[in-house]
Amino acid sequence: MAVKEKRVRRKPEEARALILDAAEKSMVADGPAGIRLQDVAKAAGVSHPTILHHFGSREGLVRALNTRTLEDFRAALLANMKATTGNGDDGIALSFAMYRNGLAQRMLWHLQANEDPKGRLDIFDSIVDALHELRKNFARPGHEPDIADTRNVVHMVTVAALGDALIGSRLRQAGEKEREAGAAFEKWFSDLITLFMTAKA
Amino acid sequence: MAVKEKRVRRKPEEARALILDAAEKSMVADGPAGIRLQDVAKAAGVSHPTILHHFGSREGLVRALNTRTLEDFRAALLANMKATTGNGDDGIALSFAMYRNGLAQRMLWHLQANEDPKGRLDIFDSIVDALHELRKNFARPGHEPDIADTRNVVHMVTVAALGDALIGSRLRQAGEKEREAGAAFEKWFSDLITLFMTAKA
DNA sequence: ACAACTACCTACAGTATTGTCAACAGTGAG
DNA sequence: CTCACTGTTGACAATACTGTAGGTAGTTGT
Repeated sequence: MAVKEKRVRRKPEEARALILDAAEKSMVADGPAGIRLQDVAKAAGVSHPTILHHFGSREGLVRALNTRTLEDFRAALLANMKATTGNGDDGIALSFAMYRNGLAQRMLWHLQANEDPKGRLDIFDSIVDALHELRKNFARPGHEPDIADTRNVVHMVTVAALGDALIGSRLRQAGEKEREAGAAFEKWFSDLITLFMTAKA
Repeated sequence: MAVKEKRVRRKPEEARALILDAAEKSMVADGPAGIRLQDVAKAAGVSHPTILHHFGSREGLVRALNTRTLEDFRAALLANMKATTGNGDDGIALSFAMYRNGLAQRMLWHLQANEDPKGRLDIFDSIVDALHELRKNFARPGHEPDIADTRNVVHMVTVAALGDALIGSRLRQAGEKEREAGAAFEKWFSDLITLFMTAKA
């Protein structure tokens, strides 16, 4: 017969993180509507009332999930900006990399849940500003680069990286290894932007 | 007191389409997991057993929804290719336009539901081929354009159009009118590709 | 050691959701 | 007109899901 497990008692933050990790998988796979407390509980190794204890309600869990998604997104963006030294190449690669692990899907749900469109816009504004400063350094003397171009580049990189994270692997050729084919596209994309930047410098 | 409505009797295809239209809204908003027969029934103006009569089960409804999504997607792509005369500009605009009305979200769910990655790949192969023929016509004499470039362009346009359909409006500046800002980006994007194409011709 | 605190659990209640059934009612063929 | 066919429905059954209640058991501070 089964030996009775000693009951574990975690620190609240630990338990919350454990549960959020499990819930995140449901979220990415099926969206917020697909989250079942029983399923999440089983995946996290707790009973479902424990989830309610920590998050108050199913709704509270979903809210916490979306909050963490936004935090992850901001963190990924900031890390991205810090790591980008200036040559541009790594900025593209990082933009594509940051969406891995379902962050693309999660952000989609976050945006759908929060009709309020502000808070994330200023992040993009600051990215545009930072990139524009970089462009000024590479511009030919006496030539001011167009801010609209900078904005469009950031917009393009953002939507392309998101789109690639979501469906990129489905578009690659049958025989290709995902890893290499993805990297090849990123390289090509990066070169394209370099081409554009120098042409417009 | 409420007058008793005369019971309507539709043709099967008509009823199915009516129900699918209603279910599609739930699908786009909340994903397949968010579909509730009662909700769909109310939205479609039928009782929920009617849905089961036509689709067998909830699962059957979702399958029918995904099937129709793929059909819509193929139709949109084909219409897109036919309408593209050759200058390239309209191809971009159409690529962005075809994802409107939630087709982007729906395709995402379709892909997630169908692990099988083939059937859609050949569509893209034929698009790549078609575009490559076009490129050959504009190449300088004796110069063969690189097929990898063509593939990458198609890949980029596809992921960018999808990404823009999903989150584009959230990235635009606060004051901008969605319609115009979107069109401006499409124009800029189109010019970028033209720039690249001529540089590589 | 013990007392307060609270993370955790089992059992249960109430509601929501899918699916079944039998009957009803348009529709078209003969 | 009559009848077979089937789209449609309300009522019901079975299950799934969220949330509550009350008690158990680690942990921490005194």
